[in-house]
Amino acid sequence: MPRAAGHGYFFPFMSDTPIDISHDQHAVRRQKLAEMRAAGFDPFRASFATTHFSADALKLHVDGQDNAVTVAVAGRLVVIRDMGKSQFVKILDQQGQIQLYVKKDVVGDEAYAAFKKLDLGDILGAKGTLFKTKTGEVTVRVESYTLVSKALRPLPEKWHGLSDPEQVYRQRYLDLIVNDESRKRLMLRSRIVSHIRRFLEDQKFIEVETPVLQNIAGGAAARPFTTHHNTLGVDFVLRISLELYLKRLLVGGYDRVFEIGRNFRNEGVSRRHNPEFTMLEVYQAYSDYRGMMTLIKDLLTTLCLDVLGTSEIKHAASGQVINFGGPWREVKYKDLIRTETGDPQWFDRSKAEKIAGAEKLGLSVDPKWEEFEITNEIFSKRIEPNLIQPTFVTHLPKELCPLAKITPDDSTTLDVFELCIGGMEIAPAYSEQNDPDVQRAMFEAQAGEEKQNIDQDFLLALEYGMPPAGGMGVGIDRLCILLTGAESIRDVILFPQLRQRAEGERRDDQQSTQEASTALDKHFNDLNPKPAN
RNA sequence: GGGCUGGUAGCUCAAUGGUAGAGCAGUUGCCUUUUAAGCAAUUGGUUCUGGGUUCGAAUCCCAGCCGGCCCA
Repeated sequence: MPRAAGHGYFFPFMSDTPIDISHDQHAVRRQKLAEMRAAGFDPFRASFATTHFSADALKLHVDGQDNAVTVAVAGRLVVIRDMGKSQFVKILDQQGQIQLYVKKDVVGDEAYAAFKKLDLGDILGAKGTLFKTKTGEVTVRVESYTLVSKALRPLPEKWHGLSDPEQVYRQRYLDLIVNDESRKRLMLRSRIVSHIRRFLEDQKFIEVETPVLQNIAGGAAARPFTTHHNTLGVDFVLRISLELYLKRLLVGGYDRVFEIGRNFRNEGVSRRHNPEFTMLEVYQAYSDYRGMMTLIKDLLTTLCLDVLGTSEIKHAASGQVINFGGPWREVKYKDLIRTETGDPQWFDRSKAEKIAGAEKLGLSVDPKWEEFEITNEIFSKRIEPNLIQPTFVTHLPKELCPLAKITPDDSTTLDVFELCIGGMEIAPAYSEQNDPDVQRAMFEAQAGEEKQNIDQDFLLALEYGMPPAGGMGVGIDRLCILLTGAESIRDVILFPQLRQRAEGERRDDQQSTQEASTALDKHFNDLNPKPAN
């Protein structure tokens, strides 16, 4: 390999004149890779036997007993502090960072020279003993190490991390490596989902999986995605809700069921909406919407304590502290509307009067709207955003949901609640409608002209008899926004939906990788044929 | 879909119509307990893409692509 004296990486690329590639981090790393391969070293290992993750290993050190415990850890090299004949480096694994101290006279001259050629981003495994440095950081005194995966691309900057939101979402793996906050936030999501599963299983709920591909998208009002099955020759829609299949299971004798699953809605993308989002739906036979109040309150209070260690969280948008620990407010939908409009007779007013009332509150009203839609606009624009503390809004108007039971003493409302926290709807719950005739009538009233969208098979199931039940849906993404203090749904979804990048742009990237790989490797291998194994 | 706003070195950001810069990363030296390690030297640019205005464009105008915020 020709090199100019006193300089680093030069490459005789298609020419006899050496070309300086020392500025091209990708090329420099490709060349190091080629050198390793030529020397018979495989920098992409099949495995490495670790004994501990970083944080678990750090706990093993006992003060005053340096070098008493031996550990083997592995992770990505994220910090290098080179001091000549020794260096401090840090590696990152699932639990966080751990510092390694690599000393020339411990690992030996050859291994030390190789260590100096490692790059930020490389993944290595190391074995050594735990000690505490002068500055008090528990560190692994490395006795041996192995490069287990070579990184060919440089990491983003170590201090500011990755801040371009587009790159954060498109290359989430980089965000997770360099932005500690993102790593912790998204791990918290995993712990939230895990807690929910344990909590429900402890109460004898059964987790099930129901179809994503459906003939009719039922259980909610939303535009579905459509897709096509080739051999059956039929179109399917992707589910917009889990409800109707879970209720079929109530009919089938699964008395307590839940599913944590993806729903798909073919609607806008915003800070609060991703085309695919995760819902928990729970159904409990012989319970009702009041039973669901107890369930969700227990679930959320234990969840907060388990994953956050507190029952109080700061709500950034309002500056308030949300308290999950105390009693939760319960208020009727109609009372909230009467208070907000200042009109005790609101529900007796004509449509024209309701329009005038809504406009007085600064809302714009579409004249095509039904009366309940005008009222609900007041709820969602003027009331819901101010419900910061946990609030059960009960007895919503019957037009808002066809799947719940009518309130016994008020035929205009439903035995339901909507739990609002932090100005968001977190969980709606119903006393589930189990009368097949009433259910059919409510479906037909809602469907209007589109009777073909009624799920007849679901109605058939109800005719076999569904036990009375309480049911509830919990928007997992919104719950995560709330508990992690995220500003956008995109911050709690690992890979949020983004528009495809332009065709040409992607091709350029792929080409540059391929060209660099084949050209550099080929050239180097020509000069240094791989030793036969 | 509409309004506002952004895209500059691998990353984070400067450069307000007149020679495209800095920090980190990279490269080359020095340094055997560092903490954004330090010291010295140094490389690196299709300023998102395509048009236009201008003696001259990262900067102004138009169109497009991809984001962000607000609204529907």
